[in-house]
Amino acid sequence: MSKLLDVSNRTLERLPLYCNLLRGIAKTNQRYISSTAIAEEMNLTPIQVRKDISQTGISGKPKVGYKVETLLKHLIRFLGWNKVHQAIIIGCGNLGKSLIKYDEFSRYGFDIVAGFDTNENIIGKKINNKSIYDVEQLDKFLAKRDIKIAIIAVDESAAQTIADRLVKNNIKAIWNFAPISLDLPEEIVVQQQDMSPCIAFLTKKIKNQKECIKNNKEVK
Amino acid sequence: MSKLLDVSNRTLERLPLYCNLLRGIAKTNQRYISSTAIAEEMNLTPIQVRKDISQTGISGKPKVGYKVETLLKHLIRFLGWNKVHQAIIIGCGNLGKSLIKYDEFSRYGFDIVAGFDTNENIIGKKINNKSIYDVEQLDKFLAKRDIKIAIIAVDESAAQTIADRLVKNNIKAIWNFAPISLDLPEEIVVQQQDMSPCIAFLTKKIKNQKECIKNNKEVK
DNA sequence: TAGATTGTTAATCGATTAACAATC
DNA sequence: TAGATTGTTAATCGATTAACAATC
Repeated sequence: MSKLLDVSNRTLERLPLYCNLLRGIAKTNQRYISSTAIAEEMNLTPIQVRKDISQTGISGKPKVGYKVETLLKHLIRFLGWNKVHQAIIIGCGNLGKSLIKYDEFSRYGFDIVAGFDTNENIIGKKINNKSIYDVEQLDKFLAKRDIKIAIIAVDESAAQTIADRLVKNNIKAIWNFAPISLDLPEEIVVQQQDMSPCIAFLTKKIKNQKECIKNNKEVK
Repeated sequence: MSKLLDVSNRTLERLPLYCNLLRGIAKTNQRYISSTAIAEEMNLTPIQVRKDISQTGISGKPKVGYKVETLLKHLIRFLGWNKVHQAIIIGCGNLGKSLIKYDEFSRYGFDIVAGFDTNENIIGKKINNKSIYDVEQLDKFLAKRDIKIAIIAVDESAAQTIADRLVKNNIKAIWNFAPISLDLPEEIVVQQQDMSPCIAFLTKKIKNQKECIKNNKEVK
């Protein structure tokens, strides 16, 4: 029986970023990398890198570091990216369409197999070779397959209703792009994809810089 | 001289989410809201909500709560969203195009004024009424205007080069959609927009659930 | 062997939560 | 006035960093 390794949330956030870096390193012919080198590339401390990696249950070699290919494969397996996770997407407007078109999801063991919408102009069409169905067919579609992940890319006014319906149809994880906090049973995994915190960082920091300059001038 | 209020990073992340909620509440005719009500909607504790809000320098009324409209306006001003921040975007492919088309940025005091690309098929065209220029014209364009924010939506192989060039041209904040960690002077504000941590959460939690079920069966 | 790097245990730091006084 | 809610100070929790022993 394999032991269930688990890591802290902050570590889990960083693991994919290590993967990104390692993928790049693997392309050069460098075979080993030290925690110091990883840390430098990613603006972290070497200790944090070692701790993160050791939490996933793999060891490096003192003096040598980590074998790039082994570490990358290990992290990918740890994250579950070695298996394909089929997902559906609800809402195929501007945002939804661009997600359906995004081909790099395969890197993350992620595959959007179908889209759903209410807009008759796109129902029945294909985007990036994925069929777009009427939302009415959602329940029927899910009943036939073992799909655990859904992406919500509908308007915020429709998001909660759709989410409830997804859960009723056995969806276990939701990636929500609508700027609204969903109210769902605790066992459902929800990831909120909201751009506003990012924008807040940018605008607030810019504002601080400006005020800093202004205040200095006034002090003089 | 106005005092420069600053908040912790985690608080800064949550402030936009309060705005999202308050915008919705403001549309109903509810005039006051308590920290308890906000907390419930957002799955936070009331204490955290009060602490976050008080850090921004506004007070509620005991027994009554916060005046919805006042609080919303205050947070918007605090984040700098009452002023328009002009931004440019480099890379107008699948992702870049969808950002240029995204009209809700105005909520966040954010305005993409122009796009840049190397693809001759789109240079000179307009997307959502914004002109797309040749990257060659980037330096000239920025020299003429007071633009502080840039969005990088180019391939990861080109991201660092573009970032260096933006900084040389007086850009102070970068929103990076390329899955690579940029190496830039410390005073430049960088926000990494990476979907992989979100996907990692979903895939890892799903994997844990599956292994949990499997282990239980084996134990029996 | 000497030097470099890993991995773990303990100390520190920052953020969240609890307790409670202040106030309408 | 009594009750409800805010806002602050202190305690707790979780994550990061430091110190150092283990190892190739």
